[in-house]
Amino acid sequence: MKHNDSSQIRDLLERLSRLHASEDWSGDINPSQRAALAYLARANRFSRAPSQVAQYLGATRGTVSQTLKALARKELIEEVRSQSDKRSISYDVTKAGFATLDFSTAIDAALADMNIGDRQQLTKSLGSLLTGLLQKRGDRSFGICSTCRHNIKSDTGTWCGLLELSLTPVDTKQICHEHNGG
Amino acid sequence: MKHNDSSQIRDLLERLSRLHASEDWSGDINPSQRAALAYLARANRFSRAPSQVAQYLGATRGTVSQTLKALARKELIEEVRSQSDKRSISYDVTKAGFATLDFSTAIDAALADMNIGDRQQLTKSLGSLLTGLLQKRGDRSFGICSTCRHNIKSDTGTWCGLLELSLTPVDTKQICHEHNGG
DNA sequence: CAGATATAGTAGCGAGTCGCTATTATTGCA
DNA sequence: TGCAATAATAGCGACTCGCTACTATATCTG
Repeated sequence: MKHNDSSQIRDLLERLSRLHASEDWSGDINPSQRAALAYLARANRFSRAPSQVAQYLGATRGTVSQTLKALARKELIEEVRSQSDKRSISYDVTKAGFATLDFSTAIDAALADMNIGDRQQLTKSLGSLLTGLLQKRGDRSFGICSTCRHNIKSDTGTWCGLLELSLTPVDTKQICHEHNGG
Repeated sequence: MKHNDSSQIRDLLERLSRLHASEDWSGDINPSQRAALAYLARANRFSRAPSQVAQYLGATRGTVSQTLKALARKELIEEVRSQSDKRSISYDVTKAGFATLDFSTAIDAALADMNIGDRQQLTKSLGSLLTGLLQKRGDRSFGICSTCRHNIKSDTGTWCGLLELSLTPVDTKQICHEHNGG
């Protein structure tokens, strides 16, 4: 019973991401740095601290701390210290950082060649696999703010019932570490 | 047009493989070493040289050379020097090497929870994405020997029309670097 | 309110990845 | 026979990665 669907899927994922990673060195950064940068670019202002990046990427805080320092040295992100909690740091992506993310690899070209239906089907399958994986690991979902059970829309705007503060339209379209799909 | 299906699929692949990699350190080896070891365990006797591992993984020969030396130090694989071409080396996976590959992670558990149809669908989609990617990159397919256009079955056995030698039943079930699907 | 405990971030270690540029053996071609 | 291609490797510099401290806050609880 050596090569069933499960191990084949694992192998395919492994191989795809290795081939992708080998093309992912453009713009003076390595694949790990790019992954962290890409997360920061999509995360809302409550979710851009080292611990949260670490959780999202499944790495340790120590490793991520180093990676973020490297990105800051390259001026692709910048430190923002918090007033309220003097221990915590948040990182904002700079203009140069966003620019670095704007490129495409052979995998994008291959995806462009797939028909729309297959692509949507694949998005759905990978999404549900990820959800299952996160559940098994007991990890947070890191979903989009507007789809969260704590997100309350009213006439006067949008409110986060967990953090107890009002949300901007930008916030609600981004990834939140407190996201709970319910 | 920032977050369409394509970039979402790329993100999902990235995140799944990072989360998987973080669990992939069991048995005293790291994810890269495991990937090389897993390839060697599935490749036929004509396809176990450093150059071929490098092509399969999309890494450079230098990197792979180091990785294989590390695996050899740990006695999970062993060097086999070729008589015919004194430059080339091949690696065989040892018993301990095969044993190291025999474990499962949260992603296997998540896959086990999917229904069979979805799993087969996912296998198919990922397979065709990989095929497209390899084509874009101009890489070899590394398919199973028996599905190759050079594979010739006759009463007396199986023959490789490219390498011009006879194939054992084991050979034909393994990955070949000369594979050509036609 | 004063500990005790938890949390956020980091330094430093050791092993190893990774792209890169040589360098050393062959091998095969012209 | 010479010379370009090929196989493998060495060594470099930047970095990842899990790990174990360690510091500076925050929060909880008696």
